[in-house]
Amino acid sequence: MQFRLPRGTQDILPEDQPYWQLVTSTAQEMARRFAYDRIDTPVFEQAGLFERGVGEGTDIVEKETYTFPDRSNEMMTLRAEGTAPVCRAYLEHGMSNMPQPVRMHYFCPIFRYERPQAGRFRQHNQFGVEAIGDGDPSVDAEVIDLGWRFTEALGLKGLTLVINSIGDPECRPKYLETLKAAYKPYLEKVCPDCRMRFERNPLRMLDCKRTDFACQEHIAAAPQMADYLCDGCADHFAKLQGYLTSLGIPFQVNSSLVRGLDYYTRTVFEIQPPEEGAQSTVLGGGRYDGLIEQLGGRSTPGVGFGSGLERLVLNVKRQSVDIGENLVGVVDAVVVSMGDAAASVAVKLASQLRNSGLRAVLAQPGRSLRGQMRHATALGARYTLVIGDTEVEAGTAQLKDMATGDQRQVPLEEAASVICKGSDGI
RNA sequence: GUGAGCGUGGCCUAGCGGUAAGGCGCCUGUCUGUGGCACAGGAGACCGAGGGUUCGAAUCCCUUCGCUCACCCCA
Repeated sequence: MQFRLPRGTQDILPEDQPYWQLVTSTAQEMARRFAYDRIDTPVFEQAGLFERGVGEGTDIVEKETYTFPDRSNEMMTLRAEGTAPVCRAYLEHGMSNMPQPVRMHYFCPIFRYERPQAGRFRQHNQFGVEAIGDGDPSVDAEVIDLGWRFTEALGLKGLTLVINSIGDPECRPKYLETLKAAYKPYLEKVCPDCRMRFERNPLRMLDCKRTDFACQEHIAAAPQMADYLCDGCADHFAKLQGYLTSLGIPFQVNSSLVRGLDYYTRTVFEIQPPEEGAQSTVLGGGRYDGLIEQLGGRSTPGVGFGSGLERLVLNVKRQSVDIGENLVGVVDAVVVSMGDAAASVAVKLASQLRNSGLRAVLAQPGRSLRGQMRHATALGARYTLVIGDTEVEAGTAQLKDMATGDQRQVPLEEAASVICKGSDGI
């Protein structure tokens, strides 16, 4: 084979489309109920947007972006993340003049140059929402509520909502200092990765899973962010938990929940499915009160999440969720013909059926009758319409119900309506 | 970027040193105007690629590419 799809990309084949349809239509319905209107942003942006927005020190920007100079040597980056572009659009279109917060949702492909593995791709699709312009914890709760109802509505069982507060620019630096101070004497005992994290991203040390070094005991003994939150952050987090409780959404507070993007402040959260597997997070997000300002706007709070559609599809399949009527490949009628005269009548009949809204296929006129009938069976046709010389003369077709084998002659112009009645099943 | 496993027709699988086998699927026929079953036949593979060992390699060795899984990190 000469051409293959690029590493980390995938074809979504017709047979998978019903699952995608379930996921996207459910997402759309949730966005509608919560009044999050749709926004689409370009597939690529000026490279600086992601550098400034996501953070230059993050893995995403440092080694995962698809960045290239265009023909006039401007650096462009394929969308590496959904939030920064939406914030850019918020600023660019003066949305601060709209009633706040501005609620938006999006469906878009995301590109990251990573080594692919189960549930991880170089191009994947996200459904995401953003509520920009309101810092109240009730908005955090609303966004989480939307995400929770969405995954729930997909029929997924055993989901876990994990939340945490990572503070703000006021209290986080102080906490990081104490955390590092606590680790400093023991750097030799901790794994090499944690030694790196100590410099690059200390919060990550709390998330280390290695047991072959002393990491775990230091995690247990480490100071907790919760104890260092400033009054504002502590109050925000407490209120959020109160709202979630009254919403009846079960959650776990996990102080080691850290996210890889620099812009998060205060609330961060993830929804995880029951299957273990390495890439388990199906939806993740948080608050980003500093992002808009970072992008050159006035200080504006925001919250949102992104959810990975292929991971959701994976879980829907794994849990054998009923995809209902979204079946592919059901054909209402196949038109079968014998002889040249019948062929042109058949071509016209198939067209008429389609114009009546039926899903109709014309069997290749050259094939044997037997072959055409087999083809109809293979396509799962509910009816066949057979036209031979006799039918051409009479202006009729033999209508056969493929399930029962019953067959009768119908005038050509009545064929569509007879099938429609039958297909309604009423 | 690091590590491990695997690469045989569209899909799945056998063969593991003597020049490719089976199943599914597709097409045709048995049934010159009727499918789902059965039977018969057909199309479709330079055995991922390159090099080496050998009289001879899909089978052994090396290299490379690709796929998969895991780490890092993320949806």
